[in-house]
Amino acid sequence: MSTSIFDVLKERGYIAQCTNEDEVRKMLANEKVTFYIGFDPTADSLHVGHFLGLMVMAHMQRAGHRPICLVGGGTGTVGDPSGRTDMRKMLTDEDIEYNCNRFKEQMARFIDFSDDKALIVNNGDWLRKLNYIELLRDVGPHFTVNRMLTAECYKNRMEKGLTFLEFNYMIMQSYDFLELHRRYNLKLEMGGDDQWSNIIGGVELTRRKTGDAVYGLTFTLLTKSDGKKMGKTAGGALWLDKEKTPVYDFYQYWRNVDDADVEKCLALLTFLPMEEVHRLGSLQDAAINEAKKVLAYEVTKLVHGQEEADKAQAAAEAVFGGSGSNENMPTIQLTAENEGQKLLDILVGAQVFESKGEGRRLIKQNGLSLNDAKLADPDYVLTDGDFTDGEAIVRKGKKKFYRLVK
RNA sequence: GGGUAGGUGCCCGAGUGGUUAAAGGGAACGGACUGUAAAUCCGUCGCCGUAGGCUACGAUGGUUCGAAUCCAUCCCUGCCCA
Repeated sequence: MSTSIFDVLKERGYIAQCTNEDEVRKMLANEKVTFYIGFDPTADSLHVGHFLGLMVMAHMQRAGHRPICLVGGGTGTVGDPSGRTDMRKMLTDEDIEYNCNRFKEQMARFIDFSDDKALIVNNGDWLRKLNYIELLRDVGPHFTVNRMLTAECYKNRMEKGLTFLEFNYMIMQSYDFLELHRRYNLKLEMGGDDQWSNIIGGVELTRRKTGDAVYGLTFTLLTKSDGKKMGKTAGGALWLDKEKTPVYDFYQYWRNVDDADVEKCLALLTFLPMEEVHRLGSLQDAAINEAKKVLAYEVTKLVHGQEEADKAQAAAEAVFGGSGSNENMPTIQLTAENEGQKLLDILVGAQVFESKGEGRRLIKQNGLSLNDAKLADPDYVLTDGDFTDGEAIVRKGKKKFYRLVK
């Protein structure tokens, strides 16, 4: 470990802020470091934002360090106010436990947990046992409210109202750091850049309580060149669970990123060597599609495995390249019930449209095709003639394709 | 607890008795253009539908021919005072 993983992370553009760059670089070069990233179980799947953190973890683990995935079974009950203008809805204990388990399954795809090379812990294990008075006396004196109030993460909420419940989030997260330091000699907390305030809190608390040198490091948030959050789709977040975001859609998301974001995404979301990343990123005009294909394939492969990535790629080729089979296209299986139904109703039933009105509108606007021919009649009923080898292709808009199978 | 300002469609935000399914902006969606990109332009953007109807402006009741707009009660939030 003579070269520091720090420089790798830096070169790939992960690093946003660090409590002490020189010392962290040195530490990561010279010793095996145990570090953690926290994930709050606010949904039943991880999404691309989390994926970025997992990439960081994977890089670190490959460099010989030991990741701890902290799932927030305790903090998740409170809700992190960072950067939010509204309060998170309260989750039940059952929700949180369920979500924690989903997280674990997904994480195992990226991180090697064998032989304790990485750990998953749940902060509910210690946070839930805390005694209020003891906690207050233990950590309370190390935080000043004045200081906390100036934290960037509360800024939005200072205008809209910050509850005491959420105000305590920082304390809990800080306590996690201290606890992990005590249990595992953990020395570094990482997180998205929006976690900076919370991470600082943990670093300072641990230093004050133990006198040990510990550090914090944040990574870039995945944003588009226009500053908006990346990974937003019409249906919300881009999930890592294929039940929530079909693999094909996942692939297409990356296939369609803005030109300006391709290089950054390749660096952050794949393990391709940086020379290759630069080469692909420097492609111009239509040629950059090549880079997008690589990006989509690589990211999909990491998240869903090679087999799924191949399928998604094949489906995309079939649709846009005009070759290959349709069998991996998003498919709608028709049933006897669909017999005689309007195509529109079938598509609404398959959630291609959210409502009939939306479908009608789309048809009126020339946005729906059946087997490559514009469909003008909203009341159209499928006939046998529409099917070739038992399947018909419906296109919604420019690039959403669905295969109807009898 | 007292005073005060608020709670409007996915988000921001106008609207203070009818012509308001509700201005404007953003997001989103469709079309044109293109490279399965961006930018731009045009269009759409509650639900069902031929007309027309239904549901909606924190909640519940009320006044009225008619309410997002007025009244009452309640819930929630900001700010000031205690």
